[in-house]
Amino acid sequence: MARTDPGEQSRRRRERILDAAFHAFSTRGYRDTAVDDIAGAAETSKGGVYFHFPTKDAIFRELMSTTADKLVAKVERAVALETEPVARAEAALKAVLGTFAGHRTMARLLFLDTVGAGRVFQQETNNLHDRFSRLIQGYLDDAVTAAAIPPLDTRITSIAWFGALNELVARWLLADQPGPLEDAYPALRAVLLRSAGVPETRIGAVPDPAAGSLFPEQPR
Amino acid sequence: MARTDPGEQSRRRRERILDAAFHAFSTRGYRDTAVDDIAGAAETSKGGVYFHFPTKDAIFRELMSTTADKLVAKVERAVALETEPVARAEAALKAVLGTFAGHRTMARLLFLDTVGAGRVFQQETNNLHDRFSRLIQGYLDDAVTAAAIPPLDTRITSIAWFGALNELVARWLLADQPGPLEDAYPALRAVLLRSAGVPETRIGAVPDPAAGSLFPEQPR
DNA sequence: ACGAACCGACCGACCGGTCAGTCGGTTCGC
DNA sequence: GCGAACCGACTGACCGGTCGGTCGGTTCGT
Repeated sequence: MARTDPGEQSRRRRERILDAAFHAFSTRGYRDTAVDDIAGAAETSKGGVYFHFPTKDAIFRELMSTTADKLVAKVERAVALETEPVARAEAALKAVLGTFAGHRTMARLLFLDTVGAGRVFQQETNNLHDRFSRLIQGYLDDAVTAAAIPPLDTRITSIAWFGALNELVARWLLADQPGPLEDAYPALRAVLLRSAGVPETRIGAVPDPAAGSLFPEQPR
Repeated sequence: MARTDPGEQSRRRRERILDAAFHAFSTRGYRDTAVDDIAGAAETSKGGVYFHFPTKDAIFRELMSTTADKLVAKVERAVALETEPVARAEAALKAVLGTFAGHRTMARLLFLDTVGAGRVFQQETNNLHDRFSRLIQGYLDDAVTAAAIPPLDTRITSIAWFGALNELVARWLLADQPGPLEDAYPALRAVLLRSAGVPETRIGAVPDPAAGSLFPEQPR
């Protein structure tokens, strides 16, 4: 056996291409990223890229799904630490915001870039959104079962939750000089919990979160 | 005087191009629509298109802004008919859902297509979202002032509202065989009003809306 | 009343550039 | 010396924007 097992070098190169593509896609978007750009950033050539991947799409798809996997795993790990339904929801929310706050690029890829692609990818995006909103729906259903919240339309509510989260992250990504994403947590938490009918006493907390430092007012 | 005043013909042609572009952009997306496609659909030529518009961008921008104008105007008209803050919010929500329900293409252009464009348009989208969420924020602020809802972070809440609405419409647009969009109104209304702290008594209404006909469960 | 001059609207061939994907050839590890 | 890994010139398709030119109508000079 060699010091580096066969294909190890190759695997590493493949990873470098993936990393380069991730960075390129999440900063310039899918369509504005040329395969040559990826090759250059990965210090290889176009031919090298096409040795490891059949098409440009394939690279994108792989990135999307593995990135989503990582995020879902992170959320599930955080949720598993709690038992009480509302606390689980809070943990999930915190995990997502925390992850995005630390990895802006990940957020870009999952929530903005997706969109810069074409017809084909709308399906991909759709699946991603569906996946997340069903994850949320599951937690909401549990909460209803546990009588932590009143019975409600968990489908619509989960879509609303995901949409709210998505929009918040998107605005943070596009803001000129965004504050820390976590600053939005208390307010978002309150909004979402209230929307699901969590009793006001359980929400508690102050309504005023130092008045919107996340999106500082900017004069027109 | 001629029967048709001069320029009238020209104006009509310009309108045809705009219509064709609207349809093309909202079905195939910005990048997948060639100027030749627009010209063809408008029964003119590429040169004809470029006589009326300086660039492809310009067509898109004009469509975006006039479409948004129409929607905002419709909302404001609906809102003006009510005086009580919560009723105003309900009217706005109903107006938006109703409009989209009747004009899927409009929804596509404003909420999905936007996104199929490039770097430049992200700014455009950003402005659009900002415009709508500030519209919402205004109503929320009024409601707080009128003490119809407790004081809360209206910025975050308005973003959440817009995001929820946006996501719901997007899912409806992308669903294989969507039910009527209005079916989601009761549930969405309840979720949003609750999220803003509207008292449960004011929301009233049944929690069960014939169990999600909007997104019928489909087997994998 | 009539042709010359003019003009706005429109046409479509063409240019310049981009880019995904291909392929014949080279290098390197074993 | 053999095959996996890699290189980069090249192909073919696409597309936004340009431009010389056409044509039906209106105006003007006489």
